Amino acid sequence: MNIGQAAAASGVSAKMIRYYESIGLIPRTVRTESGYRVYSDRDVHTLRFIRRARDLGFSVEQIADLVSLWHDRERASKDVKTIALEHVGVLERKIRELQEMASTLKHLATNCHGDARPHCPIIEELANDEAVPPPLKPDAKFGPLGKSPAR
Amino acid sequence: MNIGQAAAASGVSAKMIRYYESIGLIPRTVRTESGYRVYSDRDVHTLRFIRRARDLGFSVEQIADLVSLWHDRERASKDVKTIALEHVGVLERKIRELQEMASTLKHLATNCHGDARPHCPIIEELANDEAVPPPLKPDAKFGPLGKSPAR
DNA sequence: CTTGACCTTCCCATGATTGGAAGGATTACA
DNA sequence: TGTAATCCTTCCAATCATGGGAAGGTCAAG
Repeated sequence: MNIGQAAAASGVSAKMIRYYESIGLIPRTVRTESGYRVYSDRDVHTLRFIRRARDLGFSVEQIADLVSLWHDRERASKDVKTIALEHVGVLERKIRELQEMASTLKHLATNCHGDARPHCPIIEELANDEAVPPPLKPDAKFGPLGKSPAR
Repeated sequence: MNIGQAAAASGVSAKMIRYYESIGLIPRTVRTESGYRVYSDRDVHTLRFIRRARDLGFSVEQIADLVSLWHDRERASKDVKTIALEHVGVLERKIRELQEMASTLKHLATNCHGDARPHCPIIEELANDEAVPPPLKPDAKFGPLGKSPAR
């Protein structure tokens, strides 16, 4: 089967299949004489695995780990669970961040008349100089305080 | 004040200040003889505005709109509110997406022993070929039924 | 044999941000 | 005054996962 058919069958675009191959997430496939990539049902199965992991928001790096655990019959389920829970942690942190943004905005919007007049608490809050921006750099070289990702 | 001081005072990195200038979000500043950018308290105020909007997850494009509404004394608060609520919609959609991922994963992880044995519902679900990947592209332009998908 | 749909590789763009190199300017201190 | 440290400048690259598109080769049906 050609790459287009593998793409349709797996839900992973041809572009991404080539990309995954280029970064070593999936092995190089057999080629026809003329250079076309050839895929087996087994390959499609792997691509579907990847697709599902991607849909769950795993990074390519994590997916690589998951695929290798998948193929490892001696794996410890603990290793899989660890990756999954770590990812859950990241997801929940992000969710909380977004929820905070949304609730702040909703609160501001509630107090905004939303009419033709210029008075607007949303703009006012953005322009409010009281809000103290946290220091840009934690002033590096401090002991191991645990990096705060993002921003 | 130099860019570094403006950065410290506003919470926007010098890198980003230059970037915002390059894309026209903020106007080009005055320069010293030797080419150093010079910032006023007013500029810092604008940067703080931007910083706060960014913290609320607005895109640079939206921030540009907000800044221009900010400076427009004739603005209709409706216009600001529209941008804010639109953004809330995006945030909430993303939150729901992430929550779905997290809850699926948590459910799977709950059923995973997380021990040294290989049996793992997480991997099994990822490998589950029943889950149907939604079609990649709506597959436009095909006449009534193109080639047989060789499946 | 032509047509059109497929495939190949290669480069570019996204968004917001950081990192770094090369080199000039300013400041601090001995 | 010399010099080192710390700023500043511009420019280029990388991130992450993905899509767009060009230029050109291949394949199957008509």
